[in-house]
Amino acid sequence: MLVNPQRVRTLKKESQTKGPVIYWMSRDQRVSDNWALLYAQELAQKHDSPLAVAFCLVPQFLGATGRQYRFLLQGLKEVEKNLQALNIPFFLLQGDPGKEMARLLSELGAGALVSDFSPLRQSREWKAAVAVETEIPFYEVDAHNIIPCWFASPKQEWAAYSFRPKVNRLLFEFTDEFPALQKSPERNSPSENGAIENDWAAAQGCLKADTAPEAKWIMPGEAAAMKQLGNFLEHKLAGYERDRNDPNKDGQSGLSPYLHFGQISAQRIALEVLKSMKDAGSFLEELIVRKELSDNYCYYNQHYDDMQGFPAWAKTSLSEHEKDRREYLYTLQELERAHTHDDLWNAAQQEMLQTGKMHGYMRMYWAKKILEWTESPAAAQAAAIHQNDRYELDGRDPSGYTGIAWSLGGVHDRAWKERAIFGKVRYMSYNGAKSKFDVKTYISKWSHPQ
DNA sequence: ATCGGCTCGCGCAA
DNA sequence: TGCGCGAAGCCGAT
Repeated sequence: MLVNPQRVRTLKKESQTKGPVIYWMSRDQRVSDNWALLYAQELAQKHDSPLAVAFCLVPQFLGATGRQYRFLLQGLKEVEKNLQALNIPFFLLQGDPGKEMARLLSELGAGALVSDFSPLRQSREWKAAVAVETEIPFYEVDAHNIIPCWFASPKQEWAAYSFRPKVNRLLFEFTDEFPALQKSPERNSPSENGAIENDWAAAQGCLKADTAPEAKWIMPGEAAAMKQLGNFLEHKLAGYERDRNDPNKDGQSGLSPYLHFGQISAQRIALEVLKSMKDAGSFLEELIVRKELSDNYCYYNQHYDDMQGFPAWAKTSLSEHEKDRREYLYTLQELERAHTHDDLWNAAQQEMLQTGKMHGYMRMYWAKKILEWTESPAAAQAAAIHQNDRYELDGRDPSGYTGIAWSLGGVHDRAWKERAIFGKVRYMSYNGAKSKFDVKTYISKWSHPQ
Protein backbone atom coordinates (compact mmCIF):
# COMPACT_ATOMS: atom_id res chain seq x y z
CA MET A 1 0.00 0.00 0.00
CA LEU A 2 1.60 3.24 -1.14
CA VAL A 3 -0.95 5.80 -0.01
CA ASN A 4 -2.23 5.64 3.55
CA PRO A 5 -5.89 4.64 3.11
CA GLN A 6 -6.85 7.13 5.81
CA ARG A 7 -6.07 9.87 3.28
CA VAL A 8 -8.70 8.47 0.92
CA ARG A 9 -12.45 8.33 1.15
CA THR A 10 -15.09 7.12 -1.22
CA LEU A 11 -17.52 9.62 -2.68
CA LYS A 12 -19.16 7.03 -4.92
CA LYS A 13 -18.91 3.32 -4.42
CA GLU A 14 -18.82 1.36 -7.67
CA SER A 15 -16.52 -1.29 -9.02
CA GLN A 16 -13.64 -0.11 -11.12
CA THR A 17 -13.71 -0.97 -14.83
CA LYS A 18 -10.86 -1.33 -17.31
CA GLY A 19 -11.00 2.28 -18.53
CA PRO A 20 -8.44 4.96 -17.67
CA VAL A 21 -8.11 6.30 -14.15
CA ILE A 22 -8.57 10.05 -14.11
CA TYR A 23 -7.11 12.37 -11.49
CA TRP A 24 -9.29 15.45 -11.40
CA MET A 25 -6.77 18.04 -10.31
CA SER A 26 -8.30 21.04 -8.62
CA ARG A 27 -6.86 22.40 -5.42
CA ASP A 28 -3.50 20.65 -5.65
CA GLN A 29 -1.92 21.89 -8.84
CA ARG A 30 1.36 19.99 -8.79
CA VAL A 31 2.92 16.76 -9.95
CA SER A 32 5.33 16.21 -7.06
CA ASP A 33 4.27 15.22 -3.58
CA ASN A 34 0.62 14.84 -4.50
CA TRP A 35 -1.21 12.06 -2.66
CA ALA A 36 -4.23 12.28 -4.96
CA LEU A 37 -2.13 11.76 -8.08
CA LEU A 38 -0.18 8.99 -6.37
CA TYR A 39 -3.39 7.26 -5.41
CA ALA A 40 -4.74 7.56 -8.96
CA GLN A 41 -1.54 5.93 -10.21
CA GLU A 42 -1.89 3.20 -7.63
CA LEU A 43 -5.40 2.43 -8.91
CA ALA A 44 -4.27 2.54 -12.53
CA GLN A 45 -1.41 0.13 -11.93
CA LYS A 46 -3.58 -2.24 -9.94
CA HIS A 47 -5.99 -2.55 -12.86
CA ASP A 48 -3.42 -2.18 -15.58
CA SER A 49 -5.28 0.89 -16.83
CA PRO A 50 -4.00 4.13 -18.34
CA LEU A 51 -3.66 7.19 -16.10
CA ALA A 52 -4.58 10.75 -17.03
CA VAL A 53 -4.96 14.09 -15.29
CA ALA A 54 -7.61 16.73 -15.96
CA PHE A 55 -8.04 20.27 -14.71
CA CYS A 56 -11.14 22.35 -15.39
CA LEU A 57 -10.60 26.06 -15.68
CA VAL A 58 -13.52 28.10 -14.38
CA PRO A 59 -13.82 31.33 -16.38
CA GLN A 60 -15.11 33.32 -13.42
CA PHE A 61 -14.36 32.26 -9.87
CA LEU A 62 -15.00 34.15 -6.63
CA GLY A 63 -13.74 37.45 -7.95
CA ALA A 64 -10.35 36.18 -9.07
CA THR A 65 -8.61 38.61 -11.43
CA GLY A 66 -5.97 38.27 -14.12
CA ARG A 67 -3.41 38.45 -11.32
CA GLN A 68 -4.44 35.09 -9.90
CA TYR A 69 -5.28 33.46 -13.24
CA ARG A 70 -1.81 34.20 -14.55
CA PHE A 71 -0.34 32.48 -11.50
CA LEU A 72 -2.66 29.53 -11.97
CA LEU A 73 -2.19 29.12 -15.73
CA GLN A 74 1.59 29.36 -15.63
CA GLY A 75 1.63 26.76 -12.89
CA LEU A 76 -0.60 24.48 -14.96
CA LYS A 77 1.66 24.75 -18.00
CA GLU A 78 4.45 23.44 -15.83
CA VAL A 79 2.16 20.65 -14.63
CA GLU A 80 1.49 19.69 -18.26
CA LYS A 81 5.21 19.64 -19.04
CA ASN A 82 6.08 17.57 -15.97
CA LEU A 83 3.30 15.10 -16.72
CA GLN A 84 4.43 14.80 -20.33
CA ALA A 85 7.84 13.69 -19.12
CA LEU A 86 6.06 10.86 -17.29
CA ASN A 87 3.83 9.89 -20.25
CA ILE A 88 0.77 11.05 -18.35
CA PRO A 89 -1.75 12.94 -20.52
CA PHE A 90 -3.10 16.23 -19.20
CA PHE A 91 -6.50 17.58 -20.21
CA LEU A 92 -7.19 21.26 -19.76
CA LEU A 93 -10.95 21.75 -19.72
CA GLN A 94 -12.90 24.95 -19.35
CA GLY A 95 -16.38 25.74 -18.09
CA ASP A 96 -18.48 24.31 -15.28
CA PRO A 97 -16.36 21.60 -13.64
CA GLY A 98 -19.35 19.48 -12.66
CA LYS A 99 -20.51 19.25 -16.26
CA GLU A 100 -17.14 19.17 -18.00
CA MET A 101 -15.63 16.48 -15.81
CA ALA A 102 -18.68 14.26 -16.22
CA ARG A 103 -18.42 14.72 -19.99
CA LEU A 104 -14.72 13.88 -20.09
CA LEU A 105 -15.26 10.74 -18.02
CA SER A 106 -17.88 9.44 -20.39
CA GLU A 107 -15.86 10.40 -23.51
CA LEU A 108 -12.85 8.50 -22.23
CA GLY A 109 -14.83 5.60 -20.82
CA ALA A 110 -13.04 6.19 -17.54
CA GLY A 111 -12.72 3.36 -15.04
CA ALA A 112 -12.26 5.39 -11.87
CA LEU A 113 -12.07 8.99 -10.74
CA VAL A 114 -9.86 10.50 -8.05
CA SER A 115 -10.07 14.10 -6.87
CA ASP A 116 -8.22 16.16 -4.32
CA PHE A 117 -9.97 17.81 -1.37
CA SER A 118 -11.26 21.30 -0.63
CA PRO A 119 -13.70 22.28 2.11
CA LEU A 120 -15.17 25.15 0.08
CA ARG A 121 -18.77 24.85 -1.05
CA GLN A 122 -18.15 25.34 -4.77
CA SER A 123 -15.78 22.42 -4.85
CA ARG A 124 -18.20 20.25 -2.92
CA GLU A 125 -21.03 21.14 -5.29
CA TRP A 126 -18.94 20.28 -8.34
CA LYS A 127 -18.03 16.92 -6.88
CA ALA A 128 -21.62 16.18 -5.91
CA ALA A 129 -22.69 16.98 -9.48
CA VAL A 130 -20.07 14.64 -10.94
CA ALA A 131 -20.95 11.90 -8.49
CA VAL A 132 -24.56 12.02 -9.66
CA GLU A 133 -23.60 11.90 -13.34
CA THR A 134 -21.10 9.07 -13.25
CA GLU A 135 -21.24 5.36 -12.54
CA ILE A 136 -17.59 4.71 -11.79
CA PRO A 137 -15.88 4.74 -8.40
CA PHE A 138 -15.07 8.25 -7.22
CA TYR A 139 -12.46 8.80 -4.51
CA GLU A 140 -11.39 11.93 -2.70
CA VAL A 141 -7.85 12.23 -1.38
CA ASP A 142 -6.84 15.06 0.94
CA ALA A 143 -3.62 16.06 -0.78
CA HIS A 144 -3.62 19.50 0.82
CA ASN A 145 -3.65 18.87 4.55
CA ILE A 146 -0.98 16.78 6.18
CA ILE A 147 -3.65 15.15 8.33
CA PRO A 148 -6.78 14.58 6.26
CA CYS A 149 -9.36 17.17 7.26
CA TRP A 150 -12.12 14.71 8.09
CA PHE A 151 -9.74 12.46 9.98
CA ALA A 152 -8.02 15.13 12.07
CA SER A 153 -11.29 15.95 13.80
CA PRO A 154 -14.89 14.82 13.35
CA LYS A 155 -16.31 18.21 14.28
CA GLN A 156 -15.82 21.95 14.16
CA GLU A 157 -13.07 22.84 16.60
CA TRP A 158 -13.60 25.62 19.08
CA ALA A 159 -10.06 26.98 18.92
CA ALA A 160 -6.48 26.03 18.25
CA TYR A 161 -6.03 24.61 21.74
CA SER A 162 -8.68 21.98 21.19
CA PHE A 163 -7.38 21.12 17.72
CA ARG A 164 -3.64 21.09 18.46
CA PRO A 165 -3.48 17.89 20.52
CA LYS A 166 -5.45 16.02 17.84
CA VAL A 167 -2.97 17.17 15.24
CA ASN A 168 0.03 16.31 17.36
CA ARG A 169 -1.28 12.83 18.06
CA LEU A 170 -1.54 12.06 14.36
CA LEU A 171 1.37 14.04 13.00
CA PHE A 172 3.98 11.30 13.10
CA GLU A 173 1.81 8.87 11.17
CA PHE A 174 1.07 11.43 8.46
CA THR A 175 4.52 12.87 7.91
CA ASP A 176 5.60 9.85 5.91
CA GLU A 177 7.87 10.36 2.89
CA PHE A 178 6.21 10.53 -0.52
CA PRO A 179 6.82 7.59 -2.81
CA ALA A 180 8.05 8.54 -6.29
CA LEU A 181 5.53 8.90 -9.06
CA GLN A 182 6.27 6.27 -11.70
CA LYS A 183 6.74 6.96 -15.37
CA SER A 184 3.76 5.56 -17.26
CA PRO A 185 4.31 3.08 -20.12
CA GLU A 186 4.37 4.58 -23.64
CA ARG A 187 0.98 3.07 -24.49
CA ASN A 188 -0.58 5.07 -21.66
CA SER A 189 -3.09 7.08 -23.64
CA PRO A 190 -6.76 7.24 -22.81
CA SER A 191 -7.70 8.69 -26.22
CA GLU A 192 -7.56 6.94 -29.57
CA ASN A 193 -6.26 9.94 -31.48
CA GLY A 194 -2.97 10.05 -29.65
CA ALA A 195 -1.49 13.16 -28.09
CA ILE A 196 -3.68 15.82 -26.54
CA GLU A 197 -3.19 19.39 -27.64
CA ASN A 198 -4.35 21.80 -24.99
CA ASP A 199 -5.23 25.21 -26.36
CA TRP A 200 -3.74 27.57 -23.81
CA ALA A 201 -4.62 30.67 -25.79
CA ALA A 202 -8.26 29.65 -25.86
CA ALA A 203 -8.11 28.99 -22.13
CA GLN A 204 -6.73 32.47 -21.58
CA GLY A 205 -9.42 33.84 -23.88
CA CYS A 206 -12.32 32.21 -22.05
CA LEU A 207 -11.59 34.02 -18.79
CA LYS A 208 -14.09 36.58 -17.61
CA ALA A 209 -11.74 38.08 -15.07
CA ASP A 210 -11.09 41.71 -14.28
CA THR A 211 -7.58 42.99 -14.58
CA ALA A 212 -5.37 43.83 -11.62
CA PRO A 213 -1.71 44.79 -11.70
CA GLU A 214 0.39 41.67 -12.25
CA ALA A 215 2.40 40.41 -9.32
CA LYS A 216 5.71 40.36 -11.13
CA TRP A 217 7.84 39.83 -8.04
CA ILE A 218 6.82 36.21 -7.68
CA MET A 219 7.33 33.35 -10.14
CA PRO A 220 4.50 30.81 -10.28
CA GLY A 221 4.95 27.06 -10.44
CA GLU A 222 6.32 24.02 -8.67
CA ALA A 223 9.96 24.71 -9.42
CA ALA A 224 9.73 28.31 -8.19
CA ALA A 225 7.93 27.12 -5.07
CA MET A 226 10.71 24.67 -4.22
CA LYS A 227 13.25 27.41 -4.80
CA GLN A 228 11.37 29.68 -2.41
CA LEU A 229 11.28 26.88 0.15
CA GLY A 230 15.05 26.48 -0.15
CA ASN A 231 15.52 30.18 0.34
CA PHE A 232 13.29 30.14 3.41
CA LEU A 233 15.09 27.19 4.98
CA GLU A 234 18.48 28.72 4.38
CA HIS A 235 17.88 32.33 5.34
CA LYS A 236 14.68 32.78 7.32
CA LEU A 237 13.63 29.70 9.26
CA ALA A 238 16.08 30.24 12.12
CA GLY A 239 14.79 33.77 12.75
CA TYR A 240 11.16 33.02 11.97
CA GLU A 241 9.83 33.28 15.50
CA ARG A 242 11.55 36.61 16.05
CA ASP A 243 10.85 38.27 12.69
CA ARG A 244 7.53 36.96 11.50
CA ASN A 245 5.39 39.64 13.12
CA ASP A 246 7.45 42.60 11.93
CA PRO A 247 6.01 43.80 8.63
CA ASN A 248 9.27 45.59 7.87
CA LYS A 249 11.22 42.37 7.96
CA ASP A 250 10.91 39.78 5.27
CA GLY A 251 10.53 37.15 7.98
CA GLN A 252 7.62 35.09 6.75
CA SER A 253 7.98 32.14 4.42
CA GLY A 254 6.48 33.73 1.31
CA LEU A 255 4.99 30.35 0.47
CA SER A 256 1.29 31.09 0.88
CA PRO A 257 0.52 31.77 -2.82
CA TYR A 258 2.14 28.45 -3.70
CA LEU A 259 0.29 26.68 -0.91
CA HIS A 260 -3.01 28.20 -1.98
CA PHE A 261 -2.69 26.90 -5.55
CA GLY A 262 -1.21 23.65 -4.33
CA GLN A 263 1.99 24.32 -6.25
CA ILE A 264 3.83 23.05 -3.19
CA SER A 265 2.74 20.49 -0.62
CA ALA A 266 2.51 21.55 3.03
CA GLN A 267 3.78 18.11 3.91
CA ARG A 268 6.87 18.61 1.76
CA ILE A 269 7.52 21.88 3.59
CA ALA A 270 7.08 20.18 6.97
CA LEU A 271 9.41 17.31 6.01
CA GLU A 272 12.14 19.71 4.88
CA VAL A 273 11.71 21.99 7.88
CA LEU A 274 11.97 19.05 10.26
CA LYS A 275 15.13 17.88 8.49
CA SER A 276 16.79 21.26 8.77
CA MET A 277 15.79 22.34 12.27
CA LYS A 278 14.85 20.45 15.41
CA ASP A 279 12.77 23.08 17.12
CA ALA A 280 10.69 24.69 14.42
CA GLY A 281 7.63 24.88 16.65
CA SER A 282 6.43 28.34 15.77
CA PHE A 283 6.66 27.78 12.03
CA LEU A 284 5.02 24.36 12.17
CA GLU A 285 2.26 25.89 14.30
CA GLU A 286 1.46 28.25 11.41
CA LEU A 287 1.99 25.73 8.66
CA ILE A 288 0.02 22.92 10.21
CA VAL A 289 -2.17 23.79 13.20
CA ARG A 290 -3.42 27.16 12.00
CA LYS A 291 -3.77 26.26 8.35
CA GLU A 292 -5.48 22.93 8.93
CA LEU A 293 -7.73 24.57 11.53
CA SER A 294 -8.92 26.88 8.73
CA ASP A 295 -9.89 23.87 6.65
CA ASN A 296 -11.64 22.44 9.72
CA TYR A 297 -13.69 25.63 10.12
CA CYS A 298 -14.76 25.82 6.48
CA TYR A 299 -15.45 22.10 6.26
CA TYR A 300 -17.66 21.89 9.33
CA ASN A 301 -19.26 25.32 9.21
CA GLN A 302 -21.24 26.12 6.09
CA HIS A 303 -21.33 29.74 7.22
CA TYR A 304 -17.58 30.17 6.93
CA ASP A 305 -18.03 33.35 4.91
CA ASP A 306 -20.94 34.97 6.72
CA MET A 307 -21.72 36.12 10.26
CA GLN A 308 -23.78 33.10 11.20
CA GLY A 309 -20.53 31.20 11.50
CA PHE A 310 -19.39 33.35 14.43
CA PRO A 311 -19.59 31.95 17.96
CA ALA A 312 -22.72 32.86 19.94
CA TRP A 313 -20.97 35.27 22.32
CA ALA A 314 -19.59 37.26 19.39
CA LYS A 315 -22.84 37.34 17.43
CA THR A 316 -24.73 38.61 20.50
CA SER A 317 -22.08 41.12 21.38
CA LEU A 318 -21.67 42.47 17.85
CA SER A 319 -25.41 42.86 17.40
CA GLU A 320 -25.65 44.79 20.68
CA HIS A 321 -23.17 47.25 19.19
CA GLU A 322 -24.50 47.35 15.65
CA LYS A 323 -26.08 50.79 16.25
CA ASP A 324 -22.96 52.29 17.81
CA ARG A 325 -21.87 55.48 16.16
CA ARG A 326 -18.99 55.00 13.72
CA GLU A 327 -16.48 57.82 13.81
CA TYR A 328 -15.40 57.02 10.27
CA LEU A 329 -17.52 55.42 7.57
CA TYR A 330 -16.02 54.50 4.23
CA THR A 331 -17.48 53.12 1.05
CA LEU A 332 -15.99 50.02 -0.51
CA GLN A 333 -14.49 52.25 -3.18
CA GLU A 334 -12.78 54.49 -0.63
CA LEU A 335 -11.36 51.44 1.09
CA GLU A 336 -10.20 49.89 -2.17
CA ARG A 337 -8.42 53.09 -3.13
CA ALA A 338 -6.70 53.29 0.25
CA HIS A 339 -8.38 56.63 0.95
CA THR A 340 -8.82 56.51 4.72
CA HIS A 341 -7.54 58.77 7.48
CA ASP A 342 -5.29 55.98 8.77
CA ASP A 343 -1.89 55.93 7.06
CA LEU A 344 -0.98 52.54 8.50
CA TRP A 345 -4.13 50.96 7.14
CA ASN A 346 -3.65 52.67 3.78
CA ALA A 347 -0.12 51.28 3.62
CA ALA A 348 -1.36 47.73 4.20
CA GLN A 349 -4.03 48.23 1.54
CA GLN A 350 -1.38 49.49 -0.88
CA GLU A 351 0.86 46.55 -0.14
CA MET A 352 -2.00 44.25 -1.09
CA LEU A 353 -3.02 46.25 -4.18
CA GLN A 354 0.49 46.50 -5.53
CA THR A 355 1.88 43.07 -4.71
CA GLY A 356 -1.01 40.70 -4.05
CA LYS A 357 0.33 39.79 -0.63
CA MET A 358 -0.23 41.69 2.60
CA HIS A 359 1.95 40.93 5.59
CA GLY A 360 0.29 38.50 7.98
CA TYR A 361 0.34 40.77 10.99
CA MET A 362 -1.25 43.62 9.04
CA ARG A 363 -4.04 41.38 7.77
CA MET A 364 -5.51 41.29 11.27
CA TYR A 365 -5.33 45.04 11.77
CA TRP A 366 -6.64 45.62 8.24
CA ALA A 367 -9.74 43.46 8.73
CA LYS A 368 -10.54 44.80 12.19
CA LYS A 369 -10.47 48.39 10.97
CA ILE A 370 -12.95 47.54 8.23
CA LEU A 371 -15.30 46.43 11.01
CA GLU A 372 -14.74 49.76 12.76
CA TRP A 373 -15.41 51.82 9.61
CA THR A 374 -18.42 50.19 7.99
CA GLU A 375 -22.09 50.34 8.94
CA SER A 376 -22.40 46.73 10.08
CA PRO A 377 -20.36 43.60 10.76
CA ALA A 378 -22.05 41.90 7.79
CA ALA A 379 -21.01 44.71 5.47
CA ALA A 380 -17.49 44.64 6.90
CA GLN A 381 -17.17 40.92 6.35
CA ALA A 382 -18.43 41.21 2.78
CA ALA A 383 -15.99 44.05 2.06
CA ALA A 384 -13.04 42.22 3.58
CA ILE A 385 -13.78 39.00 1.70
CA HIS A 386 -14.37 40.85 -1.55
CA GLN A 387 -11.00 42.53 -1.38
CA ASN A 388 -9.12 39.53 -0.05
CA ASP A 389 -10.46 37.35 -2.84
CA ARG A 390 -9.87 39.97 -5.47
CA TYR A 391 -6.39 41.19 -4.68
CA GLU A 392 -4.53 38.60 -2.65
CA LEU A 393 -2.70 35.88 -4.55
CA ASP A 394 -3.76 33.54 -1.77
CA GLY A 395 -7.38 34.76 -1.77
CA ARG A 396 -10.41 32.45 -2.07
CA ASP A 397 -8.74 30.16 0.45
CA PRO A 398 -10.06 28.69 3.73
CA SER A 399 -7.27 30.55 5.51
CA GLY A 400 -8.65 33.84 4.21
CA TYR A 401 -12.25 33.17 5.23
CA THR A 402 -11.18 31.92 8.62
CA GLY A 403 -8.73 34.77 9.19
CA ILE A 404 -11.46 37.29 8.45
CA ALA A 405 -13.89 35.42 10.73
CA TRP A 406 -11.23 35.53 13.46
CA SER A 407 -10.70 39.25 13.01
CA LEU A 408 -14.34 40.30 12.79
CA GLY A 409 -16.22 37.58 14.60
CA GLY A 410 -14.03 36.08 17.29
CA VAL A 411 -13.81 32.69 15.58
CA HIS A 412 -11.14 30.61 17.36
CA ASP A 413 -10.64 33.51 19.77
CA ARG A 414 -11.98 34.41 23.18
CA ALA A 415 -14.05 37.30 24.46
CA TRP A 416 -12.27 40.46 25.59
CA LYS A 417 -13.14 43.67 27.34
CA GLU A 418 -16.27 45.14 25.82
CA ARG A 419 -15.99 48.32 23.80
CA ALA A 420 -17.87 50.27 21.14
CA ILE A 421 -18.60 48.61 17.78
CA PHE A 422 -16.44 45.55 18.51
CA GLY A 423 -18.34 44.47 21.59
CA LYS A 424 -16.29 41.65 23.08
CA VAL A 425 -14.37 40.88 19.90
CA ARG A 426 -10.65 41.53 20.27
CA TYR A 427 -9.67 45.06 19.34
CA MET A 428 -6.43 46.14 17.73
CA SER A 429 -5.10 49.65 17.76
CA TYR A 430 -2.70 51.89 15.91
CA ASN A 431 -0.81 52.38 19.16
CA GLY A 432 -0.45 48.65 19.60
CA ALA A 433 1.11 48.37 16.17
CA LYS A 434 3.43 51.27 16.99
CA SER A 435 4.65 49.50 20.09
CA LYS A 436 5.46 46.37 18.10
CA PHE A 437 7.25 47.63 15.02
CA ASP A 438 8.37 50.76 13.24
CA VAL A 439 5.14 51.77 11.54
CA LYS A 440 6.74 54.83 9.89
CA THR A 441 9.08 52.68 7.84
CA TYR A 442 6.24 50.46 6.74
CA ILE A 443 4.07 53.45 5.83
CA SER A 444 6.74 55.15 3.79
CA LYS A 445 7.55 51.92 2.01
CA TRP A 446 4.00 51.59 0.72
CA SER A 447 2.83 55.17 0.40
CA HIS A 448 4.27 55.45 -3.12
CA PRO A 449 3.86 53.02 -5.99
CA GLN A 450 6.78 50.61 -6.05
C1' DA B 1 8.78 48.27 31.25
C1' DT B 2 5.56 45.26 33.44
C1' DC B 3 1.31 43.68 35.41
C1' DG B 4 -3.48 42.53 36.07
C1' DG B 5 -8.14 42.69 34.68
C1' DC B 6 -11.12 42.18 31.03
C1' DT B 7 -14.27 37.75 29.46
C1' DC B 8 -16.23 33.04 27.36
C1' DG B 9 -16.77 28.27 27.17
C1' DC B 10 -14.35 23.98 25.90
C1' DG B 11 -12.19 19.89 27.49
C1' DC B 12 -10.81 17.25 30.91
C1' DA B 13 -10.12 15.78 35.71
C1' DA B 14 -12.67 14.41 39.45
C1' DT C 1 -18.93 20.39 38.96
C1' DG C 2 -14.83 22.91 39.01
C1' DC C 3 -10.87 24.66 36.90
C1' DG C 4 -7.20 25.93 33.64
C1' DC C 5 -6.42 28.14 29.79
C1' DG C 6 -6.46 30.10 25.20
C1' DA C 7 -3.01 33.33 17.82
C1' DA C 8 -0.88 37.73 17.54
C1' DG C 9 -4.46 42.70 22.72
C1' DC C 10 -5.81 46.91 25.17
C1' DC C 11 -5.50 50.02 28.79
C1' DG C 12 -4.59 52.11 32.91
C1' DA C 13 -1.92 51.68 37.12
C1' DT C 14 2.47 51.30 39.02
